[in-house]
Amino acid sequence: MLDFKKEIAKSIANTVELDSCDLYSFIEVPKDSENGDYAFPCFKLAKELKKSPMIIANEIMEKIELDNEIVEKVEVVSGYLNFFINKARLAQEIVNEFSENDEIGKSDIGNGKNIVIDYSHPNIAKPFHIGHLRSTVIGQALYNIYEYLGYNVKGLNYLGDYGTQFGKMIEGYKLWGSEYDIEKDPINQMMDIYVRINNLCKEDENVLEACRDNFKKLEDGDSYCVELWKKFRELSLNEFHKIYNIIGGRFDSWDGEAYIAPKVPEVIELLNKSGKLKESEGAKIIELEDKNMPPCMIEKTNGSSTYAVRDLAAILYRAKTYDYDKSLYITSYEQVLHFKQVFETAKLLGLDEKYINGLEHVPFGMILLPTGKMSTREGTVVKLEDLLNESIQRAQKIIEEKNPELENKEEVARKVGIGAVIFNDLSNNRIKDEIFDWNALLNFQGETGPYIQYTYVRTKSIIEKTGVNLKNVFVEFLLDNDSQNILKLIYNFRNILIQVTDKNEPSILSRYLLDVAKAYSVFYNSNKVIVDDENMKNARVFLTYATGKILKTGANLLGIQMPDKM
RNA sequence: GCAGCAGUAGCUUAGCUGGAUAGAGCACUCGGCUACGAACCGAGAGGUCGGGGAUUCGAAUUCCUCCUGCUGCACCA
Repeated sequence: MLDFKKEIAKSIANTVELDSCDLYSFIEVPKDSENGDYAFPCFKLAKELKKSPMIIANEIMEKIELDNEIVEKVEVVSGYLNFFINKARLAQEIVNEFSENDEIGKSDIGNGKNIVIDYSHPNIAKPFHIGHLRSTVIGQALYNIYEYLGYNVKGLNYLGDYGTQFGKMIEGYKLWGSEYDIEKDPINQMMDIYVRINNLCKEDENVLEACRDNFKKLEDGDSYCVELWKKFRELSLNEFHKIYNIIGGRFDSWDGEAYIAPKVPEVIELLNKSGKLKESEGAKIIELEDKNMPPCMIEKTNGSSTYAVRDLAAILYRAKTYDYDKSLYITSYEQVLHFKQVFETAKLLGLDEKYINGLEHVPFGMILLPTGKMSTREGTVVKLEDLLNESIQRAQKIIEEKNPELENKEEVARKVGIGAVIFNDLSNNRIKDEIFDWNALLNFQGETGPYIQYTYVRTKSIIEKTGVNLKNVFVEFLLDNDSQNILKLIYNFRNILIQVTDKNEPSILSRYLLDVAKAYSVFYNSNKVIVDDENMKNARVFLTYATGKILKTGANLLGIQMPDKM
């Protein structure tokens, strides 16, 4: 598509002695469309040219030559040059785009670069609760969007299937296993054991020591421990698959910490070679004092591995296996220091610089209960399955009220209910904490997933009546404000996707989809699409079609399914 | 104590590498379905952008400082 901003930058460059690339970055989009579609603030040149912004603006205004087909008007307003693009041209660009490409906004800008995304990573033997939702949903959205932009993406589910917690589980099972029927209700039974053993550990230091011992035995391949661990893992995975079938989650690898653990000795050897590995209080550490960080612990006093060293081993493994250009870790911000330490220590592994520079932690805020933090150990978690079921039920109720004749009610309720939950989690800046509130979460009005789905359904039902004819779109019927607002947004779609990957921030896309839905709803409310004038109708049907396409493509990229009716 | 992140309307929040009158949604008040779907649209009310300094033509945005909250800081992951 034509880059209007670039054309404007070029025209300005011809009037002043400046590079058009610099000028390009100065051009902005005014908040108020009264001030044009693009604006150039001349203040930026005042110092360099030693003239007042007003004079510069007038001088540029006098000299500038613009293709009327691209920019139809320029105005000087208090030091700004305001550019009004040719409305018909904008519409035509979009018509062409939609008639040439079916997958709108798709590109190969990623150039086949390898991206690995480590996300979701639930812990075995613990319930999949609403705290795991964000990592899963953010990771999945990024996966989809990177892929859409031509990157070669791998989703890694780095399962928490290792560590002292399993020593605890094993100890708990040893003590009370006969009281439980794990196969029957795996997650709840395992959680029960976990809570119980943790309480015992708090009371009795010897039990905690026994748990640590169990983990050491597990690492050393003790058959009893390994068998038990395998059982916990398998039962948990079955549960997780159920959840992923509902909310999505694309994984190319399920290699968890246990898979990585055997590769730890290689890391220790490399760190030894670097000469930086030190003994401290019986444990092995890397000092990071010069980086203003506490030390990175590599090996515990009893010789077992740490989370950090396993992450280092994973880096080594992923560099070799995936040859990544970028490696993203989607976790809560509780782990920022951990990853800073690990990434710093990774420099000692002798890897190519590319692999070090590609490491990036993508932190997000936590979901808190009104009473504070959720804790599996305390048993104060809201299980994701419960939340989803509640949401689906709520959707079902609303369908009964509003559209009782609807076919496939269950399927639609699933899409709407789950869409609401996913969208809610992706609609705000990821770093913000979220206080869990059933009512806020299950609200289906306003800035929500169902609003986007509803708007899509409206476009869909018009298209169903009229069909689309992409060949005969007369853009002169799309010059009004309501239509232009939509077209400008659609024009931005590709740019929005790029912004998402620049910042690893899916909410940019969520917010954008709200804008699109809103713009279309405004149009819809004051304009009839199906009118007698055949040409006007075709043009408006096109606008409707294009809006629907953007909404569906965008929502799908976020991992949200769209119903055709609701 | 040290470090990081956050503080925008009653609540939830947007605001791109500084730009023109700080945008939304929820809730509240009022208005709009004999027009293609009212899960919608419009209007109203609601703001010392945590406080104070600094930088400059110009700051919610950058810097400093203080306040508040959250998180992390060695054998959890």
